[in-house]
Amino acid sequence: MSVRVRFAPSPTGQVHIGNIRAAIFNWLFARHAGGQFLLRIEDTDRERSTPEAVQAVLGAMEWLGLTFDDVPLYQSTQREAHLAAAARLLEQGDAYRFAKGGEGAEATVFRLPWDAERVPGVVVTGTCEISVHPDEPVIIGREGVRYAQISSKGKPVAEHKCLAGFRDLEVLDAGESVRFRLADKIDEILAGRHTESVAGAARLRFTRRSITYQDQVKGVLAKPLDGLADFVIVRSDGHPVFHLGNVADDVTQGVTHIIRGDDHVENTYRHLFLFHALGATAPQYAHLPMIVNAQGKPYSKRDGAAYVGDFREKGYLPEALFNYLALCGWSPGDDREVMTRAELAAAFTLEKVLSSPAQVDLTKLAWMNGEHLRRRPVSERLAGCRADLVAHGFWQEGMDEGYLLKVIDAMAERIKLYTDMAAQAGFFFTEDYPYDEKVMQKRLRKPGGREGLLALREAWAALPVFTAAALEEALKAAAAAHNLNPSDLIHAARVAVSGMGVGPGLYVMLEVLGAERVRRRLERTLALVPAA
RNA sequence: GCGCCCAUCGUCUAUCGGUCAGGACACGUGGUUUUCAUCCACGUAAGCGGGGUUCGACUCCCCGUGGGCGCGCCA
Repeated sequence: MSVRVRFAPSPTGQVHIGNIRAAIFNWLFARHAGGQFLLRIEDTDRERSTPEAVQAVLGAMEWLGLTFDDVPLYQSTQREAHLAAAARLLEQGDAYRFAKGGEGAEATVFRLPWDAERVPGVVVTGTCEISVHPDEPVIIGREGVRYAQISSKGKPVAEHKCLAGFRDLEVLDAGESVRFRLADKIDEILAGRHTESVAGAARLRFTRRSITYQDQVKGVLAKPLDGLADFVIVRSDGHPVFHLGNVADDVTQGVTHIIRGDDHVENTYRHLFLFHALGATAPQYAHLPMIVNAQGKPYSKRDGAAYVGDFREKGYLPEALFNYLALCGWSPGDDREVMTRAELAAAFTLEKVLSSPAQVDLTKLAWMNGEHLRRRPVSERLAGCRADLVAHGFWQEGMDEGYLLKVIDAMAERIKLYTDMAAQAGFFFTEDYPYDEKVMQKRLRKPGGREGLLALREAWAALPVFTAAALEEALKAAAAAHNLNPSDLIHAARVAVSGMGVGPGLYVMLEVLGAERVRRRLERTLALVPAA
């Protein structure tokens, strides 16, 4: 069977990187297998779903190159199908109607099957006994078993679990005598015609059954049925609930593998029963570890950029974010790190997905962005750098493209983000560049500072060609003639023409600026450095 | 509280019982540039603790510790 996976976000706000990472893993898995990657918009939460949020999802996916197959399925269009599924479950006896508190409108509740053994993955794990608080009655009815656990302080703690969790249930009192045997009343209870209340119980004895499945990332996972409760699938106001819609849509979309965050593992046990009750084969599941912050807590807005849009705004490349996120919880198994989407897809397998959480390291992301930046075609780099210069007023339409290109070439090795351009190379484009006062103090506002600049002005004014090599030769000659250290002149020149203490190699920088700009800038700086 | 999951350098990771525990980011040192940076080379740095199993354990099992997730008529 050909692979079909899906990304199923609920459009309730911005797209979190944890979510988009799940989309990336699904995309990688699908592309690796030559299968289909589907998009489903789970927009049934009328209160919180917005068209803007849908656009945010679509925009983020397009930006990252997460191409999907087929048209997106909007879950809100499936309402009738969901209700039909609920009706079917009701008819089959896999669900019942129930009003909380016994009054008002009834919700539809899915019943974990009493004959659970017919569901693949359910196993009997043996006899189990649990202590219950004698002050609270044990109530056994169609909706399950209610009892009170005993807390460490001896207080009763209410529990409500599904009937299916308690096969062969016997309620015992402190004297070991059986006060109630489920087998005696099971038919009436299942039919909702009887509810048993047992006072003064001390223990519950029953045959424990567990639901198990093979998670493609975490291995065999299991959950005792007495840890599960029946759950609502259609609210009393008639709206289908997440569990129903999610599973029903996976059936209609023919999803073969569900790859999602491991905050969903508990849902998986429920969904396994739902798939079976709906007459479908359950898909394979793979649960991804979460991404966390430096404190090991779920990564959030407070940890810096958390939404796809934040990274885009800060100037990160989609290739870099994609690459970085793919490496959070997965590795190709060799030492490769900087990879293209195609390389990632070729190398991707669920086998290599880790099961432990990964911390986001923005520093490494920035490094990776620089690596990708350097691999982009010149035309794209030009556009990216120009955009940042435009945004900061350093560049306007009609200015010299050839000059821009030379600047970018000089800066290419040192910037990690396009958005570094304005701050690091803005001085190339304005004669009104600011001076870093600390650097001025260190390099120019000192004895001999002015003399150095004068020497440079004289040496460079006479140059027939304004090239890096000629500039270097002239600077060194001037240093020797004035009995100065060349490095003093180098630093003085840098701050004079750029206002900064850091930048590209000096001679290249000067050549790019050109004779006229350099001359003007020396004059401008000279005016600020009076004779001692 | 109960259930489930997780645990290798500061961080991302390799290792699928036998390795000097490898790579990358970051950091440090040195070299190149009589240049801040880049670049290059080198270096510091790890198997949570305790028990087993085994000739041998980072790797398998158990207990502990720490962390995460779940326990809605939210998704």
